[in-house]
Amino acid sequence: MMKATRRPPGAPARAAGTSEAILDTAERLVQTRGYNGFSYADIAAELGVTKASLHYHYASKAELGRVLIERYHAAFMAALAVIDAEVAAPCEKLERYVGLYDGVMRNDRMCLCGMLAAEHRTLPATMQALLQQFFDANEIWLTGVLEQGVRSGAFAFGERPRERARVVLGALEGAMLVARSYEDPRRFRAAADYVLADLCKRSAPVARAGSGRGRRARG
Amino acid sequence: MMKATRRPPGAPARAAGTSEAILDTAERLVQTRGYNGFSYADIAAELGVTKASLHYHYASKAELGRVLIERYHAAFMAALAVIDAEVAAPCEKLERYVGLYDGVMRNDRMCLCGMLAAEHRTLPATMQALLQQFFDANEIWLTGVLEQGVRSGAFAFGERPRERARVVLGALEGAMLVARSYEDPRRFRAAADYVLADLCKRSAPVARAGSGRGRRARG
DNA sequence: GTCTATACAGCGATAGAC
DNA sequence: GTCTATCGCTGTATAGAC
Repeated sequence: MMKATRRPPGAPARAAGTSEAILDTAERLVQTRGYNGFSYADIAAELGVTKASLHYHYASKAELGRVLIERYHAAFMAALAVIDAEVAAPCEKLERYVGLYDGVMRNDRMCLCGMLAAEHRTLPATMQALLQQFFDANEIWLTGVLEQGVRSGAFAFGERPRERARVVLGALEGAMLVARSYEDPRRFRAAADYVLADLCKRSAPVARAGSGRGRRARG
Repeated sequence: MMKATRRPPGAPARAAGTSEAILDTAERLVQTRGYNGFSYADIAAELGVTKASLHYHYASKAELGRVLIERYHAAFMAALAVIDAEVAAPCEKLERYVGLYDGVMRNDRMCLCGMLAAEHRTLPATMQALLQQFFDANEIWLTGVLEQGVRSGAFAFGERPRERARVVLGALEGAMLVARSYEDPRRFRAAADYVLADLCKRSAPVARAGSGRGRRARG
């Protein structure tokens, strides 16, 4: 955020920025093992650097955690903006939204903020606040889509879209949570499809669960 | 499990068994902070004993964790048996089922197995297996209630009760997960009521959310 | 069954050379 | 920006006295 890190020609040439590589590794570790389930030593070992180097980029673990949530939140908002730009139908927007989480699952991970929510009590105050902001943003976007769907008559439910948005968000996070215990991403997809079908009027948008591939994995 | 611990008259007289007291404390710590978020030192400090004493009762943390899940699972099954014995209507059974989780939330905790599910990758193999068994048992019970409700015409949905059971379980676990980030048990209750109302034909069984108390907290 | 004492690995973090 | 070296603390676990 403060320096450009224009690397000199003869330098070690770490793949386009150590700071980002640290974030990438740390993000995966949090999503798979939790904030209390990984250490600086884990990141250092994987990247082939020392713990001291990590502290140069992120002075404390709390700082690293803060940046992780901020980046994840920003990336998620960007993905939602893409959805809003590319599709107009509420049901299709929701399918794309579910697709984001499905990509995370297929990548053998859990939602970063869902994972951190479990550890909420043990987190630094800054991270706790950012966690709420992520869920708030999701809730707001979902509520907007649901309201749009109610107006256009695309959805089979009538009242309290904000409550419904919270239920949908919780259902998706919970489906990821439970699916992890079975190490089976299809379990998430099946539950997510049921939630979608239950919301939209048409019988069932998909029958992916149990059948086959569907779409490719993502970061 | 092996000895009766008949305490002699002049003994320190720890409240009806140190082993159980350890489990009680450990259970609360796991439900609030996670398996990786507490230590033997935390339990020892709270109970006023030493860490060495804890290791006498539970040789390793993995062993302690195993017993915790087994006890929690057994207690949950017992609660479900009470529900089956006391009420017959499927909708009422589901309300009672939700009431179990609501009691956990009001007690400032998260479902033990929901919490452990997040940390799944970092757990000993034995605990991982027991975790699946807990969710399987919940799924089976819920599926039975849903099938009963479909036959009696109490439920507004028609097909795939097992899938629906998974969705309901996930929705409840996820609602707890997200609600913790807001430190607000009412958030769980509101979502749970929406799930119930969405399932049962009658308009809305409750309007607790946002209004007031409702029922008393539980262990 | 509980204690004191301790082993030993791991943790987050820092100092200072290069 | 990365390294070596190390600090202080906490983690799980054990030995042996009482």
